[in-house]
Amino acid sequence: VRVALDVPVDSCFDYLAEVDRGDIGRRVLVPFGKRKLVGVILGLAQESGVATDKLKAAVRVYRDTQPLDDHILAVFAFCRDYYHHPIGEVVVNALPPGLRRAKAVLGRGMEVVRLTDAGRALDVTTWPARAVVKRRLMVALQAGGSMPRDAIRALSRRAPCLLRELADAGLIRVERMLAAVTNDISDPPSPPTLNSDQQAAFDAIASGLSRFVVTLLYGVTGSGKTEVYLHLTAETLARGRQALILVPEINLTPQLEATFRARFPGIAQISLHSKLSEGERAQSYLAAQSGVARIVLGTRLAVFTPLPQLGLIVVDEEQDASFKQHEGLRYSARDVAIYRAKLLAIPVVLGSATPSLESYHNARAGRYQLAQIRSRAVPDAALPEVRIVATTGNMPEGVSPPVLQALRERLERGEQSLVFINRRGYAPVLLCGQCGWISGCPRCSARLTLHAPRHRLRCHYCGLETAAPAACPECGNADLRPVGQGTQRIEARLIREFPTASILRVDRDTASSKASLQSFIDRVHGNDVNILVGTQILAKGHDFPGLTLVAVINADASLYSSDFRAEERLFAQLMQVAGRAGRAGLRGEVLVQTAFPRHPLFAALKNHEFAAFADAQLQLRREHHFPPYTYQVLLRAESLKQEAALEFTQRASALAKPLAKNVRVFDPVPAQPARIAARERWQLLLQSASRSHLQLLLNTWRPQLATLAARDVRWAIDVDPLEL
DNA sequence: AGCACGCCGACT
DNA sequence: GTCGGCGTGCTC
Repeated sequence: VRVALDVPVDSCFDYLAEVDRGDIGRRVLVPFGKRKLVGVILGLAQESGVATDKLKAAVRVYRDTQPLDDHILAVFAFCRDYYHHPIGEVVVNALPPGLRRAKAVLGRGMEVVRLTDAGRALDVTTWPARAVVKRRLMVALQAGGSMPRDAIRALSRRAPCLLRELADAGLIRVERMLAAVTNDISDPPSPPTLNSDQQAAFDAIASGLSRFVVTLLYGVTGSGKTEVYLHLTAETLARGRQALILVPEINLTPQLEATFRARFPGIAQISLHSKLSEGERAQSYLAAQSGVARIVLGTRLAVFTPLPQLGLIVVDEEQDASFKQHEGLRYSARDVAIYRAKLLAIPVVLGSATPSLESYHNARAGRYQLAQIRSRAVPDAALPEVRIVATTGNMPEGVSPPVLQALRERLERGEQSLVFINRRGYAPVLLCGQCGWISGCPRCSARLTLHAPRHRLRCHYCGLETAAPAACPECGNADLRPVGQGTQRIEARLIREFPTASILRVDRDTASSKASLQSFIDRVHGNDVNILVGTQILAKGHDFPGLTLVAVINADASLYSSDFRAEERLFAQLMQVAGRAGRAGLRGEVLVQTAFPRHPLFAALKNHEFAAFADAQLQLRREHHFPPYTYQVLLRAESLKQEAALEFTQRASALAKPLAKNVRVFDPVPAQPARIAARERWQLLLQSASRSHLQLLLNTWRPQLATLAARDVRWAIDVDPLEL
């Protein structure tokens, strides 16, 4: 067997095992040096390039779960070739952690047991520790599928794959058991009718359910894209297919989960994201792989879920950077989703109010189908009015008089406000007004952020935390000034201004867990809160019906950034946060404080003109040969040694230059920030108008880099990098 | 990656 | 004569 193992080596490893073709895609336990590793069988062979006496025998082949199918294996091969990443790391990291270890963790106390019935043997995953469940299972098998109702319900919720395994073996009839569960649930609600734009979008996508079509579903926040997803999912389910819905963040799954569960009661639905317990994640994964789960919601990692009857993929908020992984296999879940859809000849829907310029460009060029929802779904919910507020000297703690005035009006009317500032902490830096000392991180080339509660300095890159000094460490001056604004400072300012108002701060420091964010959101819905102060954690997905004002404190940081995507991101973020204002009959207002009120980005924002903004940006991108008009690959290198990372990128550049056909090889530059946790970071950009030429170069270049053998340098290739 | 080996200097 | 620092090379 040719086995993919989680080691940074490009090839597979050969082992002896008694297998047949049906075992391709199965997990195996193999001896590897001194260790035993779980790998995946990618192929069978009669002979090996490795000497026969060096071949070892596999310890065991896991036949308790279904093998990975050809389709998902092809997706892995794509990731290996396109992202130039070792196959073993691709394959094994696509497995849920519970299935990566020798002793599979399938749930609390779960393990594989062998059941026998009339001469047939079947390995199933169950709770052997729970004698009751096991006994009920045996009873069920003997009685031809009749089980106590509560046991069925417990099984269908906690181990749907077990039901399917039993059914596949012909030991029970799963339909009957599921029916017993679904009978308890009221009839599905009749879905709301789509408005004409939604209907047109639905028709355009639903007419090609057995073709590969990428549809860019473009509609402002609140225009009802989710309703289109729901209708498409219903259509997909009706055809006996599974639907995969990808969202950018874990925070967004509970809300979407509830929406889908309410619309499709009795339909097995699972969620996949990194915050699930190991057992839950393995269970959900297996439920999807076995075909029991019909709807799969998840973050980027869910794009690798094996789905035997996949019929639809939705990528919601497709422009969101969270779809790109920034370590290990640096994949874009959106792009992998598109590749999967292409392989399967199924539709993929990219939803966004502010599409990425890549997707927008593809839609304009006719490569993607464009479906647009022009109006908000609720008829009288007009788009919010956007006002640009020029910042002046008269702004204590960075909040301008017009913003205070607008907040006061909302308080008087009993409406809610959101003050958006994308910086946590009290102030981004502490400064000595006498000698110019600033609070810098000793391990990073970054500033330490002041956090108010215990007067601490924290590095947001390496996590270092120290007590803030009482006086300047350089000159002894006791008058240290916090410079700039963070959520804590704005919160403090607003408490002073509006002492009787209920003010709630929501950022990563206050809403660290999923549960606490949800409790905050519940409080907002309960109208318990007058003013929300928060970072982008609040900008996404959540509907706050009583919210009529959004104030953006500082939008300038990324306006004149060196990153060519900074403006695109800022615009998307402002549109997104603006979309929180005004729903259901209450016109919303958005105030944006800026030192550059004449910047064209704000004119586009004011008029809600994504297309105008995008067209102007695309024009600039074309002139400067930036994506989407070119493709990029970034070589990143870091080392504890000052010179080593630079030298590696220099030698890599020298190797690339003779290989470069239609590819531009830039000079190495320091990454931003240049040092994190004492590691010096350098990077080298390759760029080409031709994706295939770039790939061609990588095919020969990357193996050369591997032999450049700089032991003290950690390096990685990032194909289609999002941040430079 | 993770592990062993081997080379070297520093100590009982 | 042994312990342990890390540079090098292999894992089927």
